Amino acid sequence: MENTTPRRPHLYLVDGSAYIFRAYHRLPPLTNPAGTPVGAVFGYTTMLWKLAEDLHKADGPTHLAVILDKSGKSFRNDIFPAYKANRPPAPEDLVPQFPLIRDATRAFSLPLIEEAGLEADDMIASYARAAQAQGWDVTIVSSDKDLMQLVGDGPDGSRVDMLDTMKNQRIFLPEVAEKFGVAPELVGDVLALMGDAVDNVPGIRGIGPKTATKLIQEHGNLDNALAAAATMKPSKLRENLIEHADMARLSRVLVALKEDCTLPLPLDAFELGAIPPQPLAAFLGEHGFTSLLKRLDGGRGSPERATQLHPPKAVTAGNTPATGAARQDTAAMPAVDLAAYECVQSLEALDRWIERGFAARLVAFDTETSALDAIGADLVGISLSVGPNQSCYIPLGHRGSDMFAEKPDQIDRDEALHRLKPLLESDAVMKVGQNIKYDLNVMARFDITVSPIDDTMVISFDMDAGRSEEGIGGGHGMDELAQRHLGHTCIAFKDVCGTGKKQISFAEVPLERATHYAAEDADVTWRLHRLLKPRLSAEGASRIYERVDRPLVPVVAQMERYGIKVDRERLAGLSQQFAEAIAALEGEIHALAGNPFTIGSPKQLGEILFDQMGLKGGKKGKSGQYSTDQSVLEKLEAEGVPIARKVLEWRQLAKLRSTYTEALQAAISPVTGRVHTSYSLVGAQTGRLSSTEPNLQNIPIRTEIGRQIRDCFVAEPGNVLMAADYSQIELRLAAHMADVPALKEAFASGADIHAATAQELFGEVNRETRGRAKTINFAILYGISRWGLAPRLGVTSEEAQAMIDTYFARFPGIQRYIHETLSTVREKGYSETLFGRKCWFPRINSKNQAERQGSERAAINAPIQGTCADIIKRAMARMQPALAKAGLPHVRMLLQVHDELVFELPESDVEAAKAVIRAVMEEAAGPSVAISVPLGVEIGVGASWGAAH
DNA sequence: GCATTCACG
DNA sequence: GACGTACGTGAATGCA
Repeated sequence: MENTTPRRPHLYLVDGSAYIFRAYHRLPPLTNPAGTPVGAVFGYTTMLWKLAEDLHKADGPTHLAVILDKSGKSFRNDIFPAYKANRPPAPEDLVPQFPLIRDATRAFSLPLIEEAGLEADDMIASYARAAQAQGWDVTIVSSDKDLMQLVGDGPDGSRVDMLDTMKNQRIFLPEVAEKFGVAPELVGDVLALMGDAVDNVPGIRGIGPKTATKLIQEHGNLDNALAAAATMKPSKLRENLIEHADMARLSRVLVALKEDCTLPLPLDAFELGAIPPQPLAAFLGEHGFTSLLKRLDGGRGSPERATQLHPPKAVTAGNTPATGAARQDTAAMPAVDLAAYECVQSLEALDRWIERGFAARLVAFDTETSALDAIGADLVGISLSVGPNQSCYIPLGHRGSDMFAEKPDQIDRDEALHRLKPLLESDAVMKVGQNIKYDLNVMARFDITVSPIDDTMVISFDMDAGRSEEGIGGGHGMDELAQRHLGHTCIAFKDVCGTGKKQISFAEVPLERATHYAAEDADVTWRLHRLLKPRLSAEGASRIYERVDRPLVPVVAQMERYGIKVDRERLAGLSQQFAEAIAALEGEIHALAGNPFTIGSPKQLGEILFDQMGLKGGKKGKSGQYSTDQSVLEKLEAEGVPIARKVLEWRQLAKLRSTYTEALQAAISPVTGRVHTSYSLVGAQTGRLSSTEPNLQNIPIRTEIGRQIRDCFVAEPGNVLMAADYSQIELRLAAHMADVPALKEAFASGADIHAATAQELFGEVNRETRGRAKTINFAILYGISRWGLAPRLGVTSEEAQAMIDTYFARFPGIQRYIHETLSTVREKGYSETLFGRKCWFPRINSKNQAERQGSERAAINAPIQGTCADIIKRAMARMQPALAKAGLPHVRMLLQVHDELVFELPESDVEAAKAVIRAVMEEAAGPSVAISVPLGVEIGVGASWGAAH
């Protein structure tokens, strides 16, 4: 189909030199068949390909040219000899790639501009202005901040913008304003003040980006700012401004772009046509860029055709925008090739991989163990990956498939770990894992502290929490991520080890099969990291990842390793006691029913109560079964039905026994004698942690009988447990976020918040009004409805509605918060916490009312619950360093229960630790976020967790 | 494998 | 006019 409407010409100017440096540092060190390094060239080639693919898009190029820096000095060196003088020489494996960049450009048959004595920036500026003068749109493909001076709209509606292909981000006025705080015309003034270390532009000493922006904002431009120095109050800043004013003026000239260079080729020469396939195919073949070569063949001639075969996915809110772009990226990676993986069985081979790891500066890393328990399982092997298909498996603890099989050939485990340790601990090498907390704990047993780390699971969570579509899962497990982002189906664990009774340990898997599985995991992790990491900043998730979740990974890992001591004998005693009571109740219940039945079967119980005994109030759900839950039984009890009370008691004891007193004994690690939970960093969509195997976040406390279980969590001799709780944190955050004056005042004055609410709502405070106020306060946090509130207060829905109305009237702000939150979520598809954590609500605009309203209630709650999670996570990340600084290295943080932290510490440290813990927790939102109500923390100490409350 | 129930914040 | 009704979790149980 021909598009007959003439388009405004759109010129793309590719800043080739800048791209190469960035690509070199971000891409793996590939080599071509001749052994020449081509990592940066590959990145460059892929970028050109993608730009060519965009030809028919509305904002794609009609004209395109590549601008390269010609080596040598520019006119700026005549003005300032030291300009760019402190640049280190290009890395030696980058140097041979420079000429190949020219080759790549010619292979695409694209015009190439390089002029001696001028820098690429000047040439780009001159071409941009020339094009703009003709009414063309211009996109500068670069992220160089100097070029941001050019961004803006022309008088005739044409525009100049920038495209950062690494982040897949357009740069226009808002982005410039975000970076510099000023309009593009003033960017040069800001740069002149702050200078540029990379280009050796001097600027003014002591002035960085923040101060430079502030000065220009305040005084309007550089000259005014320099002139105003004389009238400033005495300070180091004033001195510097006066003393180095000349340096600033010189810098201003250096950062100015020369916009009137002679143009070596006319603009019309840059018109983009179909790309001749032949020279391109030859180039791709020569350098082994087979994935692109295949697409060239598949598209029968040119990247332009390839695009038509694979139309990019439309991007809308609530959709998964990056998926389309990600799919295109993956095409640049070779397909997963199991045959490419190496099984490392000699120390020489291991050393080669360790060397490759250091050279790559980024290694995907995965451990295989004999069971799914990082604290107790044995290490069976380690896999590493330094690039697509560049992956190996190092078997260390395989046993052979049965007692008669020969033990496979493996290098000595301890020697291998000894050699791997420097790589895994090197600050210069990023270790990437999928749920790397697990691997951190495995390696900790061998005294290896893996650092620094990235986690693809957490990265995915921080961008995509809650983001699931029909037919597309929203999880963050590796198999799911591989499927979603790479279109790749991983070897299933059950295909390697089987399931159920026939399941074998990974230690028994033959090496070839184990290598395929394990090396693939590392390979896929590497690929996922390559795709997902750049999306973090592009999608505004860097802050939450870098500042909250990533620092938390080693902290939570340490908590899991500590575990907590439980008193086995005491648990066993309780279990016995409960068992006897259950047996007695069982007899009574059967007697009351008239015949024995399975009390634990809600189906049978419902039939006994409502059919056999003929009680009223039986309501069947959609499964056609009577509901027999607590509220139903309590209602019956109030009506004087004795069996209801007995069943409630039976249920409570059965629950406590099976879920707690029995399960906790079974959870005691034979290795450490303690209970080690596993926290999930991606368990709750709101950003909360979750706890499994066993869940230590739902240990009973609300009833006296359940409380006894908390008393079974104890400290080691000479130590105590300390529990530190945020008091009413969610309500405090709601008061702050919704800006409710009455609630804020109540918190500031330390009042009983539910009593204060009762006073406002009912005019008097007594047990009943306070209880109702408490219920309503919670209802607010959860997204209130008259129908939900009414049964909880035992009133009609009309009465409930009246109370909600009074609440909104007495606490102005709440209704506005709800309204504003919902409209942003409807528009953007996600909610955000005070720290920028996103939570997606793909069903917020659903036509199904129940589904939509459910999303609405969750969306009202998510920013509050999520901000609370962010705050305690920040406290957790700061806790150990703060304790160490205070000389309290023996205080160990063991548990987190959403708004509570549990510590174990020597008795002698109690008072000092209290002060540190309280300070860290109360100040955890700052300095980046100021909460307008105090965050209260209550601390208790005791020999057991129960006693510490 | 799903529904029900109930433990926690 | 019916729907299911508070937010977020995980574990145990019974049953198809």
